[in-house]
Amino acid sequence: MPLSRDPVAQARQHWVEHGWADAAEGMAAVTSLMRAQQIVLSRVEAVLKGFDITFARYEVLMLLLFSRQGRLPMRVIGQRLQVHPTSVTNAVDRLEVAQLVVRKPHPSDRRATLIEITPEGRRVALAATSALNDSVFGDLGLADPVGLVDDLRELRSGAGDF
Amino acid sequence: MPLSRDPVAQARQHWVEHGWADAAEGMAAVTSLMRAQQIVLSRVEAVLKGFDITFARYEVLMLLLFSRQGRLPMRVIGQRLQVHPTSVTNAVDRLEVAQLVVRKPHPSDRRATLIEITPEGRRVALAATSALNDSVFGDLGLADPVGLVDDLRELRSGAGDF
DNA sequence: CCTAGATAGTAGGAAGTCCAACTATCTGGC
DNA sequence: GCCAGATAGTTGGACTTCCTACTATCTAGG
Repeated sequence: MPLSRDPVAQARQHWVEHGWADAAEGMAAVTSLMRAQQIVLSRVEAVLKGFDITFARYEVLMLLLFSRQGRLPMRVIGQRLQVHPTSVTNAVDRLEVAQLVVRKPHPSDRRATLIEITPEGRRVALAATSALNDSVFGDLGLADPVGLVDDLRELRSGAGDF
Repeated sequence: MPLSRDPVAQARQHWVEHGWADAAEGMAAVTSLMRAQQIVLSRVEAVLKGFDITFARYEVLMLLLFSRQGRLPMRVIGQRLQVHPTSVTNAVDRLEVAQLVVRKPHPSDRRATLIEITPEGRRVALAATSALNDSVFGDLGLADPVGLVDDLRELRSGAGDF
């Protein structure tokens, strides 16, 4: 087996040489996943920088954009995005400063806060999506993105993601 | 098309409904990748917590473990792991405090610093690997991890990862 | 030889993540 | 009705990442 320049392939070879062959494929999958995520995230962030938002904030905006009334409680945002409540607080704080969302009191539960997307928030969300569709989503460099989605769905499903 | 509980499938449906069908698969791939990475990373970090290291520091240790002489310049570590030089400084600082690595001057280039793994560092790296192989890598919940690795290699290769 | 530009590493700051702890509010069993 | 426990959100702290700027050192062209 010739020495590959692919760092993942190199790591797998090291795994086999150390007697960890049973786990080598899983390690390679995890390492590939980490590196691919890093690459894709940086491409996405580069596009979003032009709109003064991050991927975390973009996800919040899109969730609100797709909601029926343009508003959701903090809690629901955290559940949908699978992040800690404090991360939602952080993202919403910054979106609110940028006037892309506003906090509104929940009508029937005074503990809860509704986050509502503003007209400017909708404009930014749509413009950012258009840019992402053109620059990233529309051309991932994958012959078969559906196969990747299927594999990752199996992984996510097994971990209780949905 | 029935409404799925999979958030990625829901997002794809929204994409199609908004007339972004061309980019829907790419968006689904990116979103799947982000969520899957989040899931896997948290499983890995949970295991490594028992060894008082993070995934970033584990990667540094394994790179040193696999090196011929157990030491590498900072620069090389950053290149192999594809992270910013300051991230390497951060990880090495903490590994050095934990006495898992030591900084040594480069013999011929006084700008450079060699990072050398200690015997304790080797012990931790091997024990952590054993735990990860058992708890994560050996059972990812994927019928075909090789297919995932292949798809991700295509993506990484297209982005110039190797 | 010697200076201009490249390179190695670090410091400080912004942003994201999580956790633990806290306040305020809601809810269910007695 | 009321209190214990659950829930919603925020604050402060730790950690990781990146960026910009800086120092120290190397290297190559004049």
